[in-house]
Formats: sequence, C-alpha cells, structure tokens
Amino acid sequence: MYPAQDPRLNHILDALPTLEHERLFPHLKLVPMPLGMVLYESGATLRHIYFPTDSIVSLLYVMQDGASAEIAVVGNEGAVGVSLFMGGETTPSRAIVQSAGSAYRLTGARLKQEFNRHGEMLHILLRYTQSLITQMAQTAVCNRHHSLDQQLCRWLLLSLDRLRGSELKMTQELIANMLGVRREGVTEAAGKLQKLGAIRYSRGKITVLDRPKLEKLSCECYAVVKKESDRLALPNRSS
Amino acid sequence: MYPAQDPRLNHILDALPTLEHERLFPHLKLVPMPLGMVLYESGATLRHIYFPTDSIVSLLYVMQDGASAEIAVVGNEGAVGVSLFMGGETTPSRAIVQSAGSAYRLTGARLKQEFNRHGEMLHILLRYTQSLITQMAQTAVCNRHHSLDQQLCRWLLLSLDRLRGSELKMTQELIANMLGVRREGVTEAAGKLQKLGAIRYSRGKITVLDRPKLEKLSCECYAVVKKESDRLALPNRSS
DNA sequence: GAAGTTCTGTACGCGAACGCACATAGTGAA
DNA sequence: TTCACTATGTGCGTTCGCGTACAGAACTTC
Repeated sequence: MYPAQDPRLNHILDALPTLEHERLFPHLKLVPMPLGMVLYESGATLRHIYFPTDSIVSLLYVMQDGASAEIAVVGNEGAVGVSLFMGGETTPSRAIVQSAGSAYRLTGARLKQEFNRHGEMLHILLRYTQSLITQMAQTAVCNRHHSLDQQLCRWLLLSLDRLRGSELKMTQELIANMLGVRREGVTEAAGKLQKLGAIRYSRGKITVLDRPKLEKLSCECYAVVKKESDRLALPNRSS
Repeated sequence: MYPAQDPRLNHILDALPTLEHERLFPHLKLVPMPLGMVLYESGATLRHIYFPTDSIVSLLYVMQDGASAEIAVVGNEGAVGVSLFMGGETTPSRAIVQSAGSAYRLTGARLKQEFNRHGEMLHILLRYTQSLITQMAQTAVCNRHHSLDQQLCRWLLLSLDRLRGSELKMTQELIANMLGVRREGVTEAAGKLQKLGAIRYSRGKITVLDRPKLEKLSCECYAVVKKESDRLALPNRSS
C-alpha cells in the first residue's frame, strides 16, 4: 500500500512506465481539494490538469437559467482537464469538487510537453478520455429513459467506486444539483432506498449498507460505464 | 467548388496539410451510405473509420429493452469511429446512417498508422473528438432539462447544418427513435412547428421554411454545440 | 440552552410525456 | 381501382417529476 498521499494512488499516474514516471513526478504538486472548489469554469482556459487521489470531481454544465446537470464524475481513475491535450484548451462545463480530498496537478504547459512526446502518457490519456466519453453518453441515455430512483442508485455507485469505504458526505441538496433534479425528489428516492435497507443517511452523510441491492435497483447504465471503464484502464505497473 | 464527390467535402480530410493529404488520399475509398446502414454495432470491433461527405450518421445507444437514444450526430464536419484512434477499438454504441449519401472510409490499420505518425492528422482528430464530447455532454443536459419541442428544434438544426439544402428525408417515427421519445410526441411537436410556419412536412419529408424561427424555439443547447464545433474546426487549407 | 441555520420530510396541484387504442390519409403495387 | 401498407393525427387515463409551501429535526453559534 502507498502512503497517505502518493501520485500512484491515481490510476493514470500509476500506469506510467518508469521513464515517464521519473520525468513527470518531480513536477506534480499535491493540492488539497476542498468540497465545492471550482477547478475550472465554463469557457475558461485551463491552467492545470488534475489527477485526483482520494477526491471526486464532478463535471457539470450550468445553463443560462441556473439549472445544472452532471455530465461525468472523475475520481482516482482519471484526470480533470482533458481538453488541454485534446487541443481545445477550454470546454463549456464546470469542474467542481464533489467529495473533498487531494489531487496531484500538473501545469498545462508541462502536460502538453509530455503529451507531445507521444509516449505512453498519450495513449493512457486517450484511453481514459474514451471511457469518459462512454460515461457522458450513458448519462445522456440515462437522463432520457430512467427514473430518478434508478439514477440515484447509479450515481451512488459511481461515487462509491471512487472512494475508499462505503460512506459519502453529501447532502441531498447537492445530489439534486448533480443529477439536475429537485431536492425533494432525492429525499423521496433516498427514503425508498433507506426503507429497503440499501443505505442509511442523515444530514449529509450517506452510508451504503447493501451494495448488491443498490446495483440491482440501478439501471443498466452503471454496469455499462463500469465495464467500459475497467476495460479501458491499463493494468497497474507497480502492483 | 468540388466535384460531386471529393474527399475534401469532409472537413477533417480537407484540413490535412499537403503531405498527409498525399499520403492518405490514395487509400480512401468512397462508399455509399444508404439509409439505415449500420456502420458498427455496440461492442463490435471497428474495421474502418468513416468520413461522411453528404451523409449523416447517428451514434445511438440501444438499451436492453430496445429503447434507444441518440448520443451524437456526425456529418461532413467529422468522422465516425473515433474509438479506433482513442485506443479502445470498440465502443458501446451503434452507428447508423440517418440520412443517405456517401462517405470516404479508411481501414482501421491505415488510420492508426497515420495517427501514430503524430502529424497534423492527430491534432485534427483530437480536436474533432473534443467537439464530439461537447455534443454528447450537451445531449445529456438537453435530455434532462428541455422539452420535446425544444429538442426537436435542436435536432432539426443539427441535421440541417450537416446537409445541403433545407430538406431532410426522415419520418417522425425515425426522429422519435433518435430522440428516444414516442412517435406521437414528435407528431405533436412537429405539428406545432408547422402551425408556426417554421417547417413543412409530409410523409417523411421535412422542409425547413424559417430557420431563424427554429433557432429561436430551440434551447440553448444547439447554439452551444454549434459554437464549440465551429471553434474547434480548423480553417480549411484548400479554400 | 436559546436562537438561528441547515437538512430533511410531506403534501398538493400542475404539466409533460407515456402507453395504448384507433382513426385518417397519402403512396405504391396488383 | 382496389388493396395493402406506411405515415400521421387524436384522444384518454396514468405516471413521473416539477414548483411551491411549510413543518419538523438536527447541528452550530453565541
């Protein structure tokens, strides 16, 4: 196991071969990721790419009227700021810390430098980007066809996968923002899950009691994203 | 203007510098794209990448229960099969021709060969992929927050942008499949648009009469996608 | 421990889209 | 012309989530 914080807690950084590893690690900076921290605003030029270790970041789109919807969620399996190496520099969405923790970050310039060496980093980042694409696509489908109950299950599972333990600190209000639904709707859905014994919650703390039950109640979307994400993740080199 | 079919009708191919242009064009094969043609199935290994000239391709996800939803639409501004160079080889969605026409295609091997030279093609494809990402994200948001009426406008505009002329051959049934809604819902929404004088339609033929009106009735999603797509498109080298 | 704030629970009417059923109208083939 | 088929129009009851309003409960601060 790694110490409390180590770049290799992030799967992308962990997957780098020794050479790139040595080249890059000295430039990584560990930064705290407090709840609600905005990593970038819609349309703003990205300055860094972030590799979460134990934090979770939501990519969400905020509309003109203030309504919002989560597009994807990023944890220690990925990176925040893919548009840096994709070439667009900006992206019309907001990245906000959904679960506090830490991340390693790299300046955009340094990242692009490494990316343009066309080494393993390029392939790893592109593969990760594809899994991100899958997640977005599945979010679109899920928003169209599935019930709030199912979506809540999907969301809980996606978050759970990116955390250690089975507890997440998150008010129903915030979850509603992420899912782009009413807070009352989340209260109701969460109430059902609690009655079923799948979760327990109280004032911003949700404990998952019965994960298999949650998976059963979720729509197929979770499984699709999970499977694709696992498939596209390269094997750890340090394990 | 180009002849009836020319690789440069596709914006990506058109943006290639001379050297790559000469290297690649001999390997392009012009293929007809009849309505309903499936370019790839969910999870199937991609054999080719397609560059539409005057056809439109829908990327859609089909669920276990048969329900479907469009994730993105690709015309002469882009390419179908991005997972080939992103590294995943497959993708959990289906690509199906939504508007008949033609496309140039390249074998996956040849594409990867060119991609791995790390020339201009790589950057062009990555930038395009980012605009595709934006489209998917916006689809997710739109599915969550906007009415069927608004979504129909968005969809019509996105299709229109990828066609010459202002007429599209498309039954309400098919549109419903793309949007992931009921056919009756489309009938109703299209009826409204016709009453307002924005479109005229009859048995699988839709004519846009008043595009500005359509844009006005559409949600912001169309404009966001359009703007980002334009921003990420490189300038034509041959114009 | 009192007051204020935050989080959660509940209720009611409303509107959008759904599922279903069936009617009408163009279109093409025999 | 007639028939079959496809595309579109319409109606009805239902469900889901929304907007609004408000009440209770738990935590924080003073």
